[in-house]
Amino acid sequence: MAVKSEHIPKATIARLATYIQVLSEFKREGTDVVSSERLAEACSVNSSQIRKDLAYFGEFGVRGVGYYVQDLITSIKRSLGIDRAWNCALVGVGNLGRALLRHREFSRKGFIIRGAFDCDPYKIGEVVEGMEIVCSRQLPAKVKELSLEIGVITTPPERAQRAANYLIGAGIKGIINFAPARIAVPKHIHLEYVDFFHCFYAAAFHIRFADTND
Amino acid sequence: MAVKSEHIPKATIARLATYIQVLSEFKREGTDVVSSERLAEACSVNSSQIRKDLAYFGEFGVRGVGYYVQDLITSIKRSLGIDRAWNCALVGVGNLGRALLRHREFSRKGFIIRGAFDCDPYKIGEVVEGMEIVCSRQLPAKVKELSLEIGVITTPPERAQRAANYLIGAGIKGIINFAPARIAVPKHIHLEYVDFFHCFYAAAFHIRFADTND
DNA sequence: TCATGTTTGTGAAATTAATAACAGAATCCT
DNA sequence: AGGATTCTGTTATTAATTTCACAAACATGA
Repeated sequence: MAVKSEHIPKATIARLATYIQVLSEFKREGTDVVSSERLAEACSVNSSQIRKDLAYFGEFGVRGVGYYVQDLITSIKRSLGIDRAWNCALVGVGNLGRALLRHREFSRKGFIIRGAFDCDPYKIGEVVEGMEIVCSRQLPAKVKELSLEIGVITTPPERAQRAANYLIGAGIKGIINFAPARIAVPKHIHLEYVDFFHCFYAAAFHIRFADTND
Repeated sequence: MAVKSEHIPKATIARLATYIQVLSEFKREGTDVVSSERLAEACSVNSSQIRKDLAYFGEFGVRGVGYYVQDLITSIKRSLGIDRAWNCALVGVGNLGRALLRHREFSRKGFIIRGAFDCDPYKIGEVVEGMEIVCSRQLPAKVKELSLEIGVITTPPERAQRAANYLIGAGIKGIINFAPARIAVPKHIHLEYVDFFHCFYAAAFHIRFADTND
């Protein structure tokens, strides 16, 4: 049992990721035990928020003591379902796709890119970071063969929907879409959009209108 | 006057970015006028939500008609403060930094990376995508010379705080932190974290526990 | 062993955000 | 021209999330 309560807010999931990051830092510094108060300060959130977020998944702390850093990291990872590796398929080997393939952090965090797909015949056969680029048409076979569960779309926007269709047809369970385009998926497929320009927009807005909105 | 109301929810800002994306698609398709209902469907949100989000900034529609696509794009861009270019400094020219320097979309969206900084003497002087890598110590001079307003941190996590200190000391107004580390900044500096692993965590969670939470 | 001090987990209160409902403004059709 | 229809802007309602406040659990030291 990893989930104690029925519905968990999206924002809670996002914060858990932050907690892991900060807790890992504490661990590196040699801190063994931390209170919700101290963790809250480091994460810039309210301490009740932390306790409530954790309460969705179980009781991980010790009253009068706090949380054991290593145990809490383990518990949160298990709660999120990242206490094991996830096999990923990357579709679209352009600039961004190549950068992700080269990004060591993926495997370190347990997201292993096991297949790189593209529909450009000039790219097929090329080897990037030890991985041979394969034709997108082979997705169904490869997804089954390598037990791929998460699809990562890094195509140009106009080809994002087609990439999604390939992935869905191949039986993938979730899609992370880096392409700047909305895509339609059946509702049993989990879909996440990644667009770091959102952050730039937010920054531009807040800098420009800092006086009226802060 | 770009802001009509006092406080604008963070979520509204994020949605405005989505609206621009979808509206641009409508424009490419040759659609001139769109109702909040149709836009809502394409963005997977409620139509009242759209009308309310827009109401924070002004009245952009015509009753009985809808919104003129091009006008609305322009209005939202002005509302967000992205109706002009923003000069950016990139600190940390590793894998990710290089990928961002090569990413055409930045300048197309009005965020111009005008300076690339690193503290590694082996990298200084190297030219990436037509931009010479400069020593981070030169940040104060360059920020003033080139009117840089937004700092982009792409260093390894352990050097993120130092990069932030350089940027703040140099008089930057906002920071986008791609490094997987929390950093401290004075509160007049706008700070945004970018961590696309959050999306992978969320996907892993939802896929794994799809039955209980959806 | 028992009083004192911490710190969690959690129900209640406050705040914030999302949705629904509808009056007002514009168009279209007869 | 005027009634029917459409669709925005805005107020009211509902839902969700965050914060507060405190009892229960554990630790410590006399």
